[in-house]
Amino acid sequence: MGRRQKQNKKIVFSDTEFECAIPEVAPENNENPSQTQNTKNHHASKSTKETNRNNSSYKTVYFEDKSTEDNDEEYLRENAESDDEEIYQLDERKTRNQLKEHAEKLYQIRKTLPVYKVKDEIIPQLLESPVTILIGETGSGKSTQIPQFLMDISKKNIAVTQPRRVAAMNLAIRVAEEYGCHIGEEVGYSVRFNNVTTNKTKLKYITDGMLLREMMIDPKLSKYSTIIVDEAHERTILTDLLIGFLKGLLIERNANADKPTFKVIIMSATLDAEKFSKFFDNAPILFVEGKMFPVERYYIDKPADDIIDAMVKSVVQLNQGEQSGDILCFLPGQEDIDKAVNILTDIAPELPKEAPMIVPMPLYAALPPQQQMRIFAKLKPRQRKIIISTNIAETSVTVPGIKYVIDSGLRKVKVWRHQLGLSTLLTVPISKASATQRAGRAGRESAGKCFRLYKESDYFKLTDTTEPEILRSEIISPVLMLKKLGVNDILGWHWLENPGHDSLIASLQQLYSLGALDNSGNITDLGEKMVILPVAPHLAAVLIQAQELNTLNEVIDIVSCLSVDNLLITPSSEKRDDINALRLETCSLGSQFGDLIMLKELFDIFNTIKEANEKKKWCKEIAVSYKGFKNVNRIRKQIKDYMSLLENGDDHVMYEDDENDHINSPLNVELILKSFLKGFITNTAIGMPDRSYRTVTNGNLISIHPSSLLFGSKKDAMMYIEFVYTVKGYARNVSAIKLEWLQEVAPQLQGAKVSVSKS
DNA sequence: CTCGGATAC
Repeated sequence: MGRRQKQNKKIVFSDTEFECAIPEVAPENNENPSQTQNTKNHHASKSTKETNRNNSSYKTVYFEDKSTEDNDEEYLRENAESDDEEIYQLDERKTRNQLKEHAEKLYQIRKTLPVYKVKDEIIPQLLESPVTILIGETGSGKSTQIPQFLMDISKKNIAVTQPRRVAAMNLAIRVAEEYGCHIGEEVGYSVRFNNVTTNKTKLKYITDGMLLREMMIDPKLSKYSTIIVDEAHERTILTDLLIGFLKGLLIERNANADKPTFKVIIMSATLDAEKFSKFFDNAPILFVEGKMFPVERYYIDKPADDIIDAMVKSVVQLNQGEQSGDILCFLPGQEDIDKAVNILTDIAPELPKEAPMIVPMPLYAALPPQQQMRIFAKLKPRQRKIIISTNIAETSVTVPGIKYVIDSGLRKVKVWRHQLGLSTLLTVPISKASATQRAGRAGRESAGKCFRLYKESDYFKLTDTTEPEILRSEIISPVLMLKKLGVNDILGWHWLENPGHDSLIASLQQLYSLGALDNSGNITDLGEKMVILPVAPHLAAVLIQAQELNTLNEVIDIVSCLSVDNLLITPSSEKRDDINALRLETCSLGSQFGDLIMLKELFDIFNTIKEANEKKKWCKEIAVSYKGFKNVNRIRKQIKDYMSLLENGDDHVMYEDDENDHINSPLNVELILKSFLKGFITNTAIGMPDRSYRTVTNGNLISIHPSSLLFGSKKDAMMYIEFVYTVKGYARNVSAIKLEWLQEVAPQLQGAKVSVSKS
């Protein structure tokens, strides 16, 4: 661990003091303290050179390329204002010649990039080894240029995976432009709801989830010669899983070849490089360095008791003390953010007039798209944007114009407790890698500053990297995928990160009780169907049960609603009572039977309203997301297609979409809820005489979450979709059920506190 | 009698 020499200087705030450390340029690499010593001129260096790193096999390539700058604005604008189902259409207006002309112009820029000067060095290295680990900063250009280098050489197709849809689409659009084709011709993309590829497509940007889905159908990925896994350092569950599958596939597909015919390139930020290399039998590591402007870091002297207070004070002081440039603040959650924004909005007019006028804006995923759009707005002169954000601004949304970052050093994380079958939402310190990423947000356009609301000594106590998601999540679905691909020994599989014995056993048991696995642990016909459906295994079981109970259409609608995040908007505290009353009044059955039935009722009303403007008006009144319900309709269509595929095989008839063909009245609530019990029998609780609820599985205390329509009501028994533990155990998304149903659906269930048998 | 970080099919 290299503690580097510092040139400390102090900046004094009214009652907040920051201590300054040396500028931070590239991602910190604690194994290479030497790296940060000569970083001041990084961005000026364009030449290709070898550097003496700890590992002399690292090849350093300096280059500068901003062509992969995220373009979230376009996506958000489309999402906020347009009803178009297709976000990006094939642009048929331009002729091939016009496209080539445009590409020629872009090439003038591209060929000046240092990456082009080392193209001839990189390519042989990539061709030589079946697996290469390519290290480079996000936005350095590796994601756009490397795939194009390989495109002309490669016989078969190349897939570049991304964790996020927006990134996959934007990269493909940019690369198609550089290549000089319409999107979907030689260069295309494939994400959920949007497959913009043709039989001409050689280079495809694809989400990890989509490629895994392709794998379920073609386990050998036989149409690809190269898979490039981008953003591997983010360690999402799906990326981890994919990397594990690729390891097996490399052995299988290259077994009888003298020269490897199937290649994998793992693209990552520095910190996890060794781990990837080791995982692939010491695969060579290639180092590509990007351009970042220096970011000076400051730390606070004494830790703050109240993080919101500290944030607000820092914003005010920074606004008065620093030159123009917008400020990005990181707080852990929505509640903190709303509070901070409210305080800052209140005090803004009171602040000294010499300083710029602050314009605070919140940013988090649950925020309606129109409000998220505000971060791209252009302000008047002498105004300063203060964007107060969750982790969403760390990787998913790039805010332009940021010169200053204030980092609370905290984030919220959902941790799955497989022993208890519940999740907890915790506020925890971020990792060093995450702190660096946040700081880097100030150095995208020019030199910047990052103010950390914690002590420097606390920074050194942070873990190097964020714990891989797979270690703290429910992994039922990944285990089912493994079974689908014929992996028998789940515990001994070559996991990039083994989720652990207990977690795996719990998943196997869950899959067994859902009927996805048989006594010997092999996948059943039911399991084969479940793995195809684009929903969690529990919900897949519900869908298949609903088909048997002949209430499929209704259940598809509800499951589709459950698949859309932030469909119900949490009203502000003033409006809360009115909205709740309106929802109770609007949903006559939902007010009796709970949230699942309410979703169905709301969805039906949404689809009954003809005029888009009327729909929007109604959504606003009852605090539901208009865009969300539009998405429900897309998911509904997709699930219908898959269900008919499962029923009729390959010659199934594609379902004709009609948003009004499903309003079945009256609803058979009993059949609908019994279908759900098939997947959620362990998520049930019994009402006690003292008005509390106890879970059927182990008798633990559980309360109805305040966001539920049934909050405060007393029922004999309830079923819930999710069990979260915050200040106490909460059931989210609750339905009222009858005790007899429990015994009918799970006869082995004898009484209130008797565990559901595991065997 | 109160809360929800982010992502994917």
